[in-house]
Amino acid sequence: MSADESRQETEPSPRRPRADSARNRERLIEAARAVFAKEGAEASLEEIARSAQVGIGTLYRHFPSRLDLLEAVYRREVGQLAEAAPRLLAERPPFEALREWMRLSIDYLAAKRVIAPALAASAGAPQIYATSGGLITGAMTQLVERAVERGEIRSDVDAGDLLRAMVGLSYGYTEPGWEASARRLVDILMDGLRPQDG
Amino acid sequence: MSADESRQETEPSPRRPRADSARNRERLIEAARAVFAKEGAEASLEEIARSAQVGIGTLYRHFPSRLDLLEAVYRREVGQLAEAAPRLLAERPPFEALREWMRLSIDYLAAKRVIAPALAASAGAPQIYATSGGLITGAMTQLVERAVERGEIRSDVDAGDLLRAMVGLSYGYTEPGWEASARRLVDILMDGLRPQDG
DNA sequence: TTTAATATGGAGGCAGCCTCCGTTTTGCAA
DNA sequence: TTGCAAAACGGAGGCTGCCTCCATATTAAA
Repeated sequence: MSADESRQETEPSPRRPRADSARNRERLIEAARAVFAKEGAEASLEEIARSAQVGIGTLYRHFPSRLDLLEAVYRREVGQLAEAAPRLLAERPPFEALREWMRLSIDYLAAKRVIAPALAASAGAPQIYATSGGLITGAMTQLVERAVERGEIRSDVDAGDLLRAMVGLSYGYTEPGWEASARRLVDILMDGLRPQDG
Repeated sequence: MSADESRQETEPSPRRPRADSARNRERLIEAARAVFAKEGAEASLEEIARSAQVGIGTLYRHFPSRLDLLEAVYRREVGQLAEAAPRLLAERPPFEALREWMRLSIDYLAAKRVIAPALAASAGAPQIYATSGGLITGAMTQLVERAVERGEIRSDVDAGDLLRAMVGLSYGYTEPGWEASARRLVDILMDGLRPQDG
């Protein structure tokens, strides 16, 4: 056993991943990005495979479900959204940080009008958010907890509620007056979040 | 006007509608109600036709699009929702009437978990609501206007905003904690709707 | 080089969408 | 009643998409 070299760790991973595999994976993600952008989350997976010049079988091996592919396409950007939370918290009071983050998120979800439907279709928030390491949930939790601690918002809400609201409000994407309306709704929601006297 | 056979307007309508047509229409609506309830708004139209013991062609002739069928199934109930608005307004102050109506609507949309997805899939509220004679829009408008007149809610919202929020909040249907969450969110939204001092 | 592990890709089976059109039913006029 | 044309029926057929399976090709390592 002279050639026991680079045993990094974990179990025996004897082989380097194959080059064609990595290449096709990239092609697929790139093609998916384009096709999803054009046709929405319901786009045909076969079209994506064709457009990546790859067999449909290859697509399914790399991404067993549509959601896996969606996640691969949007993982990075969703991560950025999550990272915005601590930054906002550092810059301003928790209440304003939360408001701003909700705006950011809603704008983003609306722009990539692919994600909200996917979330919805998968029966609520879990899938993409959870699969992406609970990043979004974590961000929201951070924001809400801080604001509650400081007494800037009422304590009878949790991150889950607001996440639900966020996805819901992101939903009307295609309509014309959408953005202004969503912005008003976020403000109303935030006002409602203030500690109530009565 | 008891038996006004006169041609109100438009062209001559010489024939009585055929009996089989009416019969099949009913069968289809009934079958659709059952199948949609069981499988959701994405249910197979061919299954509905089969279950109504009617050819697929007949289904399509009566209801050219899935949305037409959905609308036929839910038209009556959506109407009832609309009728609740004036009743609530007669019973209690506008603010409470609005809150109660939103709760009713959300509960209803959640129960018939078929409608919200359909609304969403058709890119926002218009379709079913609009086609059902703008009933829902009308109801919401009535409630909001009254509350604004009385100074019970802020004046920088319109019925469209709240409708959007309503549909959005109805969206998480399948999740476990859904109902409680939606209820909290309605309360928060309502608190946010109070005239703001700042 | 050789070879075994790994990846490929598309055929094939299934299901749903929707249209088209030959057949059947039905309302109405005679 | 009967005859008939308008109206309605219904399902075959063409198309597309989903997903699986496996014979073939590629590749990392020996």
